[in-house]
Amino acid sequence: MKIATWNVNSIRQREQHVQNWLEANQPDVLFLQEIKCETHAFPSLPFHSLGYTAEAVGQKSYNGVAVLARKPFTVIHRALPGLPEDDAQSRYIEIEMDGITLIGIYLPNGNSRGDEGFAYKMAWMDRLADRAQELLDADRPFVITGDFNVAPTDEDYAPGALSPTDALVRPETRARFRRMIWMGLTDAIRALHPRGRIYTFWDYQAGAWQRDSGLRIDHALLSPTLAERLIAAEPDRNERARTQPSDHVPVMIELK
DNA sequence: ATGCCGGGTCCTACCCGA
Repeated sequence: MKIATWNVNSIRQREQHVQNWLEANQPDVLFLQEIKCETHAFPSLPFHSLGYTAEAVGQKSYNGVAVLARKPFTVIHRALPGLPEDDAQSRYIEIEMDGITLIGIYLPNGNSRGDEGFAYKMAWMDRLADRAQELLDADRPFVITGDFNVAPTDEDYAPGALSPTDALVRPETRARFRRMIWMGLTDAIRALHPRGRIYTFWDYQAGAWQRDSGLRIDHALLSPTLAERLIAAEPDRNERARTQPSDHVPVMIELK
């Protein structure tokens, strides 16, 4: 089973990139982030013609997530459980497919809107860990994948690519990511590639791609029984070199 | 040195991203 995630930075700008990538890589499931369109405006048709069913959770201008899958699935949640009812940000989708719970997330960045923006990120991470604990307690096999906006250790970003006070690397952010590791989840990329520079994002500015000044912020966390089935986990750097690319590349994991 | 790119939208200057 191949499960992929990709922050596309506008699906309307990247529709053809996604089609090409699906054809070349044949994932069973692809989660998308930053679709930047309302739910009804998501372009499902081109993906349907490739054999994928789409479900989008969108909003105007910002954020937005979606899932494309080529097997039948059930949508379980269209928002992160436990957030206030009036939270309008589209950042979470949870489905069940083949007996597995699959969660796609676009975790808040936390750098804008000052203390309030960072507090929102912290609350969001707390609720995500709560949801993971619920699924562990229920003995559900699950994957949480997407744009976490967390570089878990100093090895996960190029020297100088971020300030030490950036919301992606602040101690409070990393502590909440570690909470999910300590509860028993496996960081799929690091499980198979414990050391070294592995990035999933390069800024559009200052020649970040050319200098390989990247970040590893797109992740897949696996519940214990799925971690035992992990056989591959790789970002696809090739996508960053294409014309008009997203600033993130796809990350795909494979379970036997 | 956060706003150099690149997306969005109240269409054009401004918000957001990481």
